[in-house]
Amino acid sequence: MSLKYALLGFLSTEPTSGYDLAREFGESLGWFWYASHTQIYPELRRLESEGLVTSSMTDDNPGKPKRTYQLTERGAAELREWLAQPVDYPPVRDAERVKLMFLDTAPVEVIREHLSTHRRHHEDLLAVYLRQLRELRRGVFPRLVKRLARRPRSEHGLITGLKVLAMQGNIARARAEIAWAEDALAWLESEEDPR
Amino acid sequence: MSLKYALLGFLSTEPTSGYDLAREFGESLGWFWYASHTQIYPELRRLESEGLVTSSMTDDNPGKPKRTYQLTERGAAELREWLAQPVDYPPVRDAERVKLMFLDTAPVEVIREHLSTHRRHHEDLLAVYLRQLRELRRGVFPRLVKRLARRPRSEHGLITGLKVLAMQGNIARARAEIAWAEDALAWLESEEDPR
DNA sequence: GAACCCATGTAAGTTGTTACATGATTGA
DNA sequence: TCAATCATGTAACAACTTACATGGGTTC
Repeated sequence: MSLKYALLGFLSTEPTSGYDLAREFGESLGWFWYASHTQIYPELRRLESEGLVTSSMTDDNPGKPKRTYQLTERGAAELREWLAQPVDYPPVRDAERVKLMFLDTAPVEVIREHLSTHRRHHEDLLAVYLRQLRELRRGVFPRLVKRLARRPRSEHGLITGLKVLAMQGNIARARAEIAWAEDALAWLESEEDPR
Repeated sequence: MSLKYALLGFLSTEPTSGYDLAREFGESLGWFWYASHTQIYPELRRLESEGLVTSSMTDDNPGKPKRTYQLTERGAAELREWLAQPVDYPPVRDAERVKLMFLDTAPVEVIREHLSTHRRHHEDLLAVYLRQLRELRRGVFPRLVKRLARRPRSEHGLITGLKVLAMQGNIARARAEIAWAEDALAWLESEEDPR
């Protein structure tokens, strides 16, 4: 259900083609909501049939026509409604933790591998998030710049602040995972080699 | 794909009925991997047809027959194989963050509501996790007791330790989310009421 | 006798993944 | 010319949700 609204949200900044949406959902917004192009294209057509977006062919650079989608009034209204609604948190499904729970028959080496991979994974994410945060703050984040451009200066603090907050949330999460993995590795060492 | 292995993992502790598995996947294991009974029953039959588990009717208390599933050798082998494999981390899909990103047109009150709900949600989770952790450490966690019973005493430290680690991971995550939500609320206040 | 827990299921629908397809343009 | 990127799609499948069904037993 959320892809629909993630798309509407994205289009509330500026009209965008399916292709560019797909790119962003694999990159910047992908850090909050990933979706593949095979899911995005049909969803956009569905949104159009619902009257929440309209589309038009743009043929700026000739030979490469794009279908660009823009939010309608009804689309904007439905987005606002969704935003006001409280989130319903999805159930937890964490394969990493499940493995850890049952890894007690495996060699300690395997457990260590898992935990290092976990740390590495979140270190990589953290690096990206930190870069994005710097770009947000320096005002060189393209989507944010576009969003600010259509809004009064008095709101800029809030608009930027919310994006910064969202990113900081991801950063806090990544750091928690890294710290946990490090503690876990240290514990494993002490367990393996007692005194 | 992971439900299959979560079930095998669970059955590696002791034979269990579909009903009890469904209960646990909504409760204790549910804190790592949730699944509904409508997903579990068919999956168990599929596992049986693959020869990874076998089942038998147990009719201890008469009038209430249960089908109990037990792991086969092949099931145990496939579980071990899966456990050795590195996790592939699923893409991020975080409706809460998406909302926050686009809430910059909503009244500040709505944003505050979202953040408090977020904090409350993770406070509730944290309370449960902390209780489970105490039970794990006190040795009154039923599944853990059963698992320890079939294993040599020399391994008990590792077996318990891994469950404790997994729980501590959830605890760290919940705490990170709570701290973040509190920072966010404080920032919102300062933004709303400058100086 | 009503309401609830036990125990297991079906069926329809939604969401997301994977594999494949196509044709055009750009750069090395 | 070969590979990569642009731009859009279809089709089959896997995972998960929601709603409904059923029949026994227990408790108030």
